Amino acid sequence: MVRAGLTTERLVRAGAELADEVGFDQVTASALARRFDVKVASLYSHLKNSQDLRTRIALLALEELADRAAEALAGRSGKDALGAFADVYRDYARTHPGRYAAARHPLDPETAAGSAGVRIAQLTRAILRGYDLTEPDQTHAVRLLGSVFHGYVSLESAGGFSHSAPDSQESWTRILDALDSLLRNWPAHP
Amino acid sequence: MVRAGLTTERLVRAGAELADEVGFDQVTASALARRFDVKVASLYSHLKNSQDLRTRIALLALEELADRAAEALAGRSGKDALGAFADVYRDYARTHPGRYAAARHPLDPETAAGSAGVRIAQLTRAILRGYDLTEPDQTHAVRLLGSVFHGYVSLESAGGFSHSAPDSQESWTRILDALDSLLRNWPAHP
DNA sequence: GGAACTTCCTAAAGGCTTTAGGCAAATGGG
DNA sequence: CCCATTTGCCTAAAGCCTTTAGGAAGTTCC
Repeated sequence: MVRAGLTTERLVRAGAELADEVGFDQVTASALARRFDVKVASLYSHLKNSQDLRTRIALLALEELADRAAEALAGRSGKDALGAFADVYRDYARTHPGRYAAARHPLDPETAAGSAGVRIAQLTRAILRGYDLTEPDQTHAVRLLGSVFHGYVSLESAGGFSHSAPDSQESWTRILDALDSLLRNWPAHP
Repeated sequence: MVRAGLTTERLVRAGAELADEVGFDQVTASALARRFDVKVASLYSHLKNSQDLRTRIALLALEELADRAAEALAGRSGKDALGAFADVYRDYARTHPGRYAAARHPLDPETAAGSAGVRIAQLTRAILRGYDLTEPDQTHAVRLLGSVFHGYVSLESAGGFSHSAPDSQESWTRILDALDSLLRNWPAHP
C-alpha cells in the first residue's frame, strides 16, 4: 500500500483550490478524497469533520488576504493606500472566488478573534491614518470601508453589475474617489 | 389517507420560515417534508428539486423586501428616504436572517431579471432623486448604496460589529449621515 | 357512478458524513 | 537489524439527504 502523504495542511490547501474551482459550498470531504485518490474515511484522521475543513479553508483565505493587503499598503498612504487595499480585495475575490467566499464564512467568536481577520481590520484602520479622523468616527469609517469593499465585491461576483452600463471598473474607481472625498470631509456629528 | 394540502406556495412560505429558524442553507426538502408530516417524495410534485425550492424562497424574500422598501419610501425624500430604506434593509435582515440570506442567493440572469431585485434597484435609484446627481454618477451611487447596505448588514449579521464599541446602531446612524453628506457633495470627475 | 386527474405513498438507488475497528507502512530503541 | 510502537489508510456500516419510478387513494366533473 503506497501512502498518499495526507496532512491537514495539504488537505486544506487542496480544499481551497477545490473551492475556487467548484465553489466554496461544493467543497466536500468526498470530493477532496477523490482528489487525493483516497477513501473518504482517511481524511478524518487529519480533519475533525467537514465543518472543520471549511473553517480551516476560511482561515487560510483570511491569512492570504491579510498578507496581500499588508504588502499593498506598505509605503502607501491616503488615497493611494485606500485604492491599493480596495484593489487587493477585489482582485482576490475575482481570482479566487471560492477562497473569497470562504473568507466570508461565519466563524465562531473565539476562532474569529484568533484569525487574520483581526489583522485585516487593523490594516483597514491603518488606511485611515492618512485622514483626519478621531474616535469614534474612525471606527465608523472602518466599518463603512469594510461594508463597501465586502458589499461591492460580493454584489459584483454575484453578477449584480454585469450586463449594464457603466462597467463595473468605472464604478469601482468612482466609488473609491467618493470614499476618499468622504473621508477627507467626514461630517461632524449633527 | 388525509391529504396535507401541499401547494408550491405553502411549501415556499414554510421554507422561508424554516430558513429564519435554522438558516437558509439548512433548508432541505427533508426538513420541509417533516414539517408537513409528509414523505419527502411528495414534495417533488410541487417543486422541481431542492435548488428550485431555494430559488423560490429567494424570490419570495426579494418580493417582501421590495414591498417593505416601497412602503417605507412613500412620501419621503432626501436623507429621510435614505434612512428609511436603509432601516428596512437592516430590520429585514435582523428579523428574518434566513430570508435575508435567501435574498442574497445567486440567481441566474433571467431569473434575476424577472425578480423583485429589479424593483429594489429602481427604489434605490428613486432615493437619489432627492440628490443632485446625473448619470453616470447616479449609477455609481446606486451601486455604492447597494454595497454599503448589503455589506454592512451582512457583516453585522456575521457578528462583525458585536462585542466592540461603539455599538452597531451608532455606527449605522453615523454611516447614514456620512452617505447623505457624500451624496450632497459628490466629487466631480477629477 | 365512473373517468380522469391530482395528491400522496412505497420502493429504490446514489451521494455525503461520520464512527469503529483492522492491517500495513514508517519509525526508532535495543 | 529486528521488533514494538505509532501512524496512515483501509473496509464496513449506519444515518441522512436527493431524486426518480410507479402505484393507490382522494377529488372533480360529466
